[in-house]
Amino acid sequence: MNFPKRSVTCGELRIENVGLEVVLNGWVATVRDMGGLIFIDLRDRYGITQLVVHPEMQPDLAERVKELKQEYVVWAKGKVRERENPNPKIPTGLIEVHLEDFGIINRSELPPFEISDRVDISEETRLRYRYLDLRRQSVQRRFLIRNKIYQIIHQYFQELDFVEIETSYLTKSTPEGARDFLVPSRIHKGKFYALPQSPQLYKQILMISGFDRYVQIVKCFRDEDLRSDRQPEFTQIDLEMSFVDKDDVIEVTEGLLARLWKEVLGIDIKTPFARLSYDEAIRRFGSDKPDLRYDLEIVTLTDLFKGSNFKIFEDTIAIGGVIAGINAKGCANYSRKQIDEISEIAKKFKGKGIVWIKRQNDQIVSPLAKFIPERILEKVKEFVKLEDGDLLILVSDYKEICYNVLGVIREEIALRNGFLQNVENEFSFVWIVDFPLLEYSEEEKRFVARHHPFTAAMDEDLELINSEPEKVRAKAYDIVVNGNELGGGSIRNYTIEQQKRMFQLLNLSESEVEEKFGFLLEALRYGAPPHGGIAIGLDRLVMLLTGTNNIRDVIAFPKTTSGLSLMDNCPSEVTDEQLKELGIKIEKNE
RNA sequence: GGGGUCGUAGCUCAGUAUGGUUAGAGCGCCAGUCUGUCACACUGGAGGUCGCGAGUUCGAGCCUCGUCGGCCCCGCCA
Repeated sequence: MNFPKRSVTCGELRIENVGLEVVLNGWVATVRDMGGLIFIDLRDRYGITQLVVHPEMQPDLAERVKELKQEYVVWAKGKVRERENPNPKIPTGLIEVHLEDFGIINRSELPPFEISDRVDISEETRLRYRYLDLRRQSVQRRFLIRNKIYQIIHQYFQELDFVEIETSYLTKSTPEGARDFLVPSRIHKGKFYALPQSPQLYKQILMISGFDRYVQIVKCFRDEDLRSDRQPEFTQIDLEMSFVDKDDVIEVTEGLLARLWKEVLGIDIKTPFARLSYDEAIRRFGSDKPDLRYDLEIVTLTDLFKGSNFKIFEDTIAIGGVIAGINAKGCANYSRKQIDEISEIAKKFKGKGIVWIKRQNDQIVSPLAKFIPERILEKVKEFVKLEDGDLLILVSDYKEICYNVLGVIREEIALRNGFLQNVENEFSFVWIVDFPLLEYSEEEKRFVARHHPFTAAMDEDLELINSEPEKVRAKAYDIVVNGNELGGGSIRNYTIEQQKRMFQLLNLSESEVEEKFGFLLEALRYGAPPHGGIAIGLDRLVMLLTGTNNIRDVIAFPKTTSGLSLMDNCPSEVTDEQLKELGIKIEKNE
């Protein structure tokens, strides 16, 4: 179908264009028929332009306009005029287009919801009709910012001599880590490709090939349960560099983030970012991704409570556990109910609950008072600087549980006390470094890699590697923003000896290593340079830069929390012919 | 794998505590009136598988069981 093509978009006409003859293409947003005067709002992704028809002077045109309905696609020809009554709310509000002719390019059924930012629509309906949801300005805005972020990333890395290389999406399934999405091979029946959880090994091999500085904006796939910030397919900014140490990777990353914040938000962020060791992050904030926009630090009080004769504390000390607390400033007036709610949080995270000490009217009040000598409570009061009106929340448990519970309580108190109000443009960047190389898996009864099995150990800890492997720290680093893990990386093992030793620590058999990682070990024999890198979560980056905490807001066609796509109804069944070709039989339940 | 919560008109919700006549509201929609609207206004009207399936009951939107789906969380996510 032929139609007059637009000479301008619906967002660009201004007062200086008055008198101009224009053609617009767009969607009908609203028709306001006043009887003797008809207004039509025409919308495209650039904005809204008001068209006017005067039925008295243009009776035929007015008759045809009555046919227009919401979301019809039209062309409209007319002359730009200054408005009698300007609308200061929109950029084109000083002008309107006096309609001379128009045509319907395509009709639309009545949409299930109004294409507008004013209405409140359930996410289920939005995802079912995602094409209409994506027509809304507030939704489009995030994708336009996402686009801008792509451009900045490409430009930044180009300036630094990085090479963009696409790695494979049909890859080898490896053990360790998340579940793989599998793709059956038709040519090799019974064999499977896996969609990559990350291009980790490919980028390391590119270093061995001499590409020196690699970057890729790449999709990654993990077949695990979804969350408000987790999708089965997501995008990473994946980079790797040769002849570098930790500081080089950190510097490149900080430069990227500083530029993004400057160009997208106009915010100058200070580099270099603060760094916290993993151990310190846990002890002071109860998390390896602490939100440092507020203080509210955890204090460890195990030593002070030694000899308290309070059974729960004595038991904790006996098993090598920890007693620690948070001084919730000004919270002494918390009600029984509020304290119970916090105790429930502790239980949800495997804690036994909380005890508390508060200072009110200069009296120390606590359920512990009848068990624990006053001199000890006085010492605790001094140590945590408990002032009048303060509430000290205590947790006593195994070290991991204790700090984890307090970390969650810390966030809860911050939320309840409004520490996170009016912080839209506050960003706190911190590097968490010196992670443990390994952690013990109760389930598998062996050590597993905390980061991944290609991460190098810290040189100064190498002597512990056989005697106390759990104490060995890794050359790994995570970038954390406002309590969100934005990305993580490490310096890798680049000698075959290093890498083999790591596999031994993980208790992987020689044959298993050969089968799964033989190609890597082989490549490491041929002159692998020292190298390391990082992967930054692009979706989370866009979330931060667009101010949403829902990852589905920044992915055009996301899955629901049960992994379904409501628009196109996938996953779906396939034909018997397709299955037969792949040599696959489906076992039906029951 | 587990826990919580929700599902009623095209959309967003009330009604469920204590089962009881014909299931309501706002927005949207349809028709009409209106010359400066821009969340137009006003008058009138249409619109329901109370997610689905069983059960209890004289009677179920409401109670019970199952099931499907949305959201949030725990586990999981090298």
